[in-house]
Amino acid sequence: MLPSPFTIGIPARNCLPWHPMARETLVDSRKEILRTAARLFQQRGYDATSMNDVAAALKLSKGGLYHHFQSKDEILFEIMNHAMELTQERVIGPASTIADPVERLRALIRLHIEVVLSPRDREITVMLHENHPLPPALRKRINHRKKEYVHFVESLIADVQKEAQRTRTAKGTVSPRAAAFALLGMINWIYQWYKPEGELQANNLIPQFTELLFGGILA
Amino acid sequence: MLPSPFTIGIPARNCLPWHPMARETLVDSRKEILRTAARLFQQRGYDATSMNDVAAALKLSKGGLYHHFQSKDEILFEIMNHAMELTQERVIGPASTIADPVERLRALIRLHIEVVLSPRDREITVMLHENHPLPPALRKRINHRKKEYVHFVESLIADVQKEAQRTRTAKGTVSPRAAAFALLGMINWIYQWYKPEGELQANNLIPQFTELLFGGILA
DNA sequence: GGCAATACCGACCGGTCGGTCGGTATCCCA
DNA sequence: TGGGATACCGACCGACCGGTCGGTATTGCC
Repeated sequence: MLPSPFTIGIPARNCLPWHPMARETLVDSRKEILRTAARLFQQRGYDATSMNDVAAALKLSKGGLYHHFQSKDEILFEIMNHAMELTQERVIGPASTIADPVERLRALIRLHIEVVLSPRDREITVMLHENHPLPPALRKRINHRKKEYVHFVESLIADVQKEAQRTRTAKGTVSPRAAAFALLGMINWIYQWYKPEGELQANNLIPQFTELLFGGILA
Repeated sequence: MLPSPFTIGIPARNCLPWHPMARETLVDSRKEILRTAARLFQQRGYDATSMNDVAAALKLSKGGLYHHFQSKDEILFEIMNHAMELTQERVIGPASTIADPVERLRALIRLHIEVVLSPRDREITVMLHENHPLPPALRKRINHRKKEYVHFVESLIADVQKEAQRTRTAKGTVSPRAAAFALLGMINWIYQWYKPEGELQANNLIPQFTELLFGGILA
């Protein structure tokens, strides 16, 4: 991961002799703040959540909060960055280890849905919803990683279509790019309607969306 | 359409002898304000757009703007309400006139994509993105209309599957509800990535998404 | 114990927000 | 020509925003 523009700018801390304990608690505090902030941002929206709200939820004063982060933007950026790392290590990584393209795509769909629905990882939903508030320079970095993910999905779909055309007599006329956007759309939109107590739950959703996509790209 | 809670509350205007000219210009002013506000809300986000911004874009003072609307919330609600009316008359209405289920669903997909991509109708994108800021009572009314639309799509998909099972030997194992959410997701997500100058344009997108969905629900 | 560095508080700042209000120019109809 | 409604302005309000800062406990190392 590239160094964040914020952690670069942070005081002289990084250059001083290393104090293991202090460093760990600092990192832990930052992580906990990010978790709480992500929860609030997802519930009330980024703009509607004040730094006071975040501080209060952590039983902290606003000044104390600013000891750990330089700005509200930094918090949002770190949340989104963390969300991209989560997709990397929980979706792309595990899926990449599977050799068979069909099973790889099946795994990707399942893992991606699980990450979006995971009640622990609010960062993902924040990243999906709050792109306006980020300053352009930071938004570019996030968008760059998003595009990489789209390309990954696109080429994966292309692999599946190629293999299907080789082994079976499948046509597969839908372009991988359109199919990738469609797949990401149907998954990334879930947070807009999903209710855990609803009739359509994760264990139904995953096979249904999987079947729908495979039917679509191999038709 | 039910009367808005805002137009009910507006002064004595409605109860007085009718002045056709005045009434028309009033309605026109409101429409023009809503159009401009929707454009700004879509570009910068609702929270990040101030009433001053809206007024300035209309070459109006903030006080002048508040002559036409009682609150920022009212403007957002009317935008979303208008968006739902647009979907009613430009998607549901035209699609409903088609007898054959397959052609009806094809039309719905095409019309819905066209509405989402229409550069004129920013209201749709605002409605898709800005649900947090609305006060709960108003949000409920919008969500109710959204759910009606989901049910419409769901039963339309069910019709197509039934007909396909009757005439051909199609399985159609994906549940209409999951397929409806998938379809709405892939279409409603378009605004997040679509660039008019991009390689994937509306005239490509419509047949590709159509084929993908039909392949999925009839597989 | 002494000494940094850390963690945190709470008062405070300039600015902007949504919204109000008294006044005025304009227009339509009688 | 007068009068009432409409359209609009611009100064203004209290609240709250993101962010700062000087000061103070607390902590871990020598």
